[in-house]
Amino acid sequence: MTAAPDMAETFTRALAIVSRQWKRRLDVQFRHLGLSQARWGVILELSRHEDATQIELARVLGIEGPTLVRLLDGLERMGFVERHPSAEDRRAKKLVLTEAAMRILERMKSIAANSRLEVLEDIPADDLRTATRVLAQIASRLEKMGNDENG
Amino acid sequence: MTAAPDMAETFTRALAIVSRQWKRRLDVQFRHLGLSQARWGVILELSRHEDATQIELARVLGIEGPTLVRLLDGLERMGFVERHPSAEDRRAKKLVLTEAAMRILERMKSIAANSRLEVLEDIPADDLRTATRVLAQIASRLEKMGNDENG
DNA sequence: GCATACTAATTAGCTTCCTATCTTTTTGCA
DNA sequence: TGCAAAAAGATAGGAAGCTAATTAGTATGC
Repeated sequence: MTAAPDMAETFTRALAIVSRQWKRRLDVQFRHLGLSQARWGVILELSRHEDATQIELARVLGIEGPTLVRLLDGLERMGFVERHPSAEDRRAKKLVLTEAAMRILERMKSIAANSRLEVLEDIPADDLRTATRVLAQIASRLEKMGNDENG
Repeated sequence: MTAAPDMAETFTRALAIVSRQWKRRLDVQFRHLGLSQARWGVILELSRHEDATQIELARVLGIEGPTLVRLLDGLERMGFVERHPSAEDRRAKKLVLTEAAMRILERMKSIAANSRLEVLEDIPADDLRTATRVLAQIASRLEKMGNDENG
């Protein structure tokens, strides 16, 4: 009956598949450093928000507290991150990158940048801008809806 | 130095966050039926490809065989799916939806459609079309790269 | 000033994704 | 024809996400 494709459904399916496949590819590309896409994200954001607490970092990453706890456990074991007690609030921990992490930060950045480049190179800049704007709009809508808590 | 934002990085971050948050929202919306976003996807595609084998269905869904095995285990336990031996190939199973699944299929479809509607309603149709095209391009590029196996 | 409510981090346990490996069956080719 | 390679499904085990509940500390309100 409907020859017209349901754009919204096509969009959501493509979204799910692309995000899974890309994550998978990044996991492979970070593997030789003993890292993964998720752990790399933690290190990157920590390099931009030195001394953040776990809650703050989780918020930036868009993940929940307990998810970050496990990622940090792994990174701490690998010697890339340390949890220091906070002076102002004894419940909280200040997160810091170690020297070891700093040393390989640039290498990690270039792996991530290369991955983006090779996957996105054929996408026209205008289209990418539009797609990014659409995703940002959806993200803020989902966040608002999540806070309103009626879904 | 670069006042211009790195569009590629912004895109990939938004992609990851949106797909996670949306999945989470759908999981909530399907919960009262005892389902999840992942299980719903299996039922939907199965309704479109009756008698598919597991490998065929996994390919359509963009997931790996073992992931589908567990999803089917759950759906079979719930009485929504049955695995029938294939006449042509004794290794393979033909998947079929049960009457119970058929009965709530329309309800599930409308939950999914409503979810898309409420999240996407403010997005201009043209932008959504562009974003969908971009995602489809990326998906096919990732698939090609995955097959070439060098990355 | 103390009880109550909130907040930071953790733990426990579930789901959904993955890879690697195994078993059974089919296919292909020498 | 028969044997090696490939393919379908399952199993085992790990990673990364989630919620719910626990513990410890901070803030609030009467």
